[in-house]
Amino acid sequence: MIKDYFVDSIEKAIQEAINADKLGEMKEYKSGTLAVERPKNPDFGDFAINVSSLAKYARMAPPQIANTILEYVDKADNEYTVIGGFINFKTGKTLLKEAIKEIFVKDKNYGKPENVKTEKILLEYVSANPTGPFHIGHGRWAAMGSVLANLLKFYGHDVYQEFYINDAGSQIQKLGKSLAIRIRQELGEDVDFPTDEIERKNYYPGDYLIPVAKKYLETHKGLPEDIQELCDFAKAYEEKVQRDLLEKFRVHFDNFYSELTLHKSGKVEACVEKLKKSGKIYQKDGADWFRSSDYGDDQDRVIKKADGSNTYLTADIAYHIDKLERGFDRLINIWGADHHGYVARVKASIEALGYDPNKLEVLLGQLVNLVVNGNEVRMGKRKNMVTLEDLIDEVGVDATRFWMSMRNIDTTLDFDIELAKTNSDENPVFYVQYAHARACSILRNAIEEKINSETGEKTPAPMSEDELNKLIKSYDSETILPTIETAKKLILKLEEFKSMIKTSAETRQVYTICRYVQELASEFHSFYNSNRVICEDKQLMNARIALIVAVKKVLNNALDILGVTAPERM
RNA sequence: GUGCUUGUAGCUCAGUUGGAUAGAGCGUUUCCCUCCGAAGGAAAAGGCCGUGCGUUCGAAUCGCAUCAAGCACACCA
Repeated sequence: MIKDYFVDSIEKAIQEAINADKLGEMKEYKSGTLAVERPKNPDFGDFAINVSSLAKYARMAPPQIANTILEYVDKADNEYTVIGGFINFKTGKTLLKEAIKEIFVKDKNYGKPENVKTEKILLEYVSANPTGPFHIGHGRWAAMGSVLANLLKFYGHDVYQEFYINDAGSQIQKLGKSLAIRIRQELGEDVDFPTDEIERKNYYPGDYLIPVAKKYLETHKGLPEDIQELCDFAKAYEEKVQRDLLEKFRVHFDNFYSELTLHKSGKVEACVEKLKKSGKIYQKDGADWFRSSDYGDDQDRVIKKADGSNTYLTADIAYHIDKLERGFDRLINIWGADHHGYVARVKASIEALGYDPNKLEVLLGQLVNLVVNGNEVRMGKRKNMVTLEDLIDEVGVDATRFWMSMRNIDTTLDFDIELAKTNSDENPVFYVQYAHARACSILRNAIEEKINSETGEKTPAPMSEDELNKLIKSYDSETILPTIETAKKLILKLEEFKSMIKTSAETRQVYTICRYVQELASEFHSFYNSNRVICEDKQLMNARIALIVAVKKVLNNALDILGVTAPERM
């Protein structure tokens, strides 16, 4: 990376300056203490390092330090200048042309970091109850999770995506009871859900169970003897609906882990026993309590209720232990911010059972607001529920994935349906896809002969298909030289893809990819407007065509990670 | 009441271990197609970085306090 090249050159120079005893009282330098930044004023250079922080060690004025260091720098064809305590760097042609060459050589793997520590990661996300359709909030976790999975894989990690099905517990009984009411309604009975607020909470009164009731009656005459049959039927139905939608949304899990099978396997009981043996369990009011406060939780938690049944937490502990026992180096969970109180207790249990709690990384995501016509629509529990499927049908998979990924996970996301639907520059998805389509269009024009519609006169194609293929397949790093000055900003942006991927993966923040792709599109559009790609000067045209190909490749790699299509035409 | 997250341009948001004149997009205003996709581009205007103290050469960034918004505080899942 150019940034790294710059730092290395400076760090080497510092070492040499120290060896020559020129840096005052500074006798040693630890690599990595200086950071590269982007100069505020682009005239200063492409990158900058502020050496002011060395002043206290060297006991010299920052500009003096900078100038001293500069004497020892191997400058090659790059330009180094000092302003105040800053050493500014302007990238020379060699690095720029090598940057383009790298894109051609690495192609699909361009941007994959080298020499990084990779891990075996279990990424758990969505993990919804199978009691109804996904709402818009689930869409954020689905999109971010699958983008993160793509990103971490691209980084080099071994990623296993898992969906934990909360298919045990009282909500399934609620589901069965609710389906029974819908079935009786279908059979013509005059029944309805309770109107009493509190009573109503024991049911799912949404319309979505009506088709399930119809489906049930296709193969059954009436209500079954045992309500459990309805629970199972509805659960299986909703699970299927959820899985189908995930596929449609380009979200692919390696495994769906059923809470019920966890209970049946005896792993939950085993976990409770193990906790008891560790002496971290005590009895109070007829229930078993886990001393989670010994591990940083703000209070102890019930692990077995007075009626003898386990709590949700108990199963969750067993689930996390099971994940660790399956040999993963790291567990990453994406949870809604409404579950943040849960992190401490799960970590506490992991520690109490003798595992490293730092292996669990919980990404807490803030919630989603739906904006319609500029007004925020509150996500009520019952009324006005907009499902993820409705949203996808309305704005499409590409726009939904992009919008759900484009914000920092720590901020609530406003999803503006109208904006996401528009095909204009207000919509970042279209802006980016348009850039790709435009690049493709130029490449098409390069190898097409033109026919004048009035005169019928033919103009030969600017280059043959063979020439284009040769340019791409056996790319020569000198090709780019004629356009290297005018395309400098664009080339640097292309090169930035590598460092962007690295920080994005390491900070688990996928929105940086969305931002990058918009910036790259912007640089490309800007280049396009001031440089005519197809032109008389053959060398220049080849250079610009090569650049367009490079842009297309990088856009493709970025959009692949986002799971957004890169259309050839729009 | 306690904890977590967030307060930056009219709106939606960036701001990478504290550093140069706080940056984008949208919106507003002005310009750019006889020529590769104007679904583009160039430029202008627009800021007490919620507020107040503190830490230091230096703060949007760190600390304390305070105000505001969202979320969570079950023997529910």
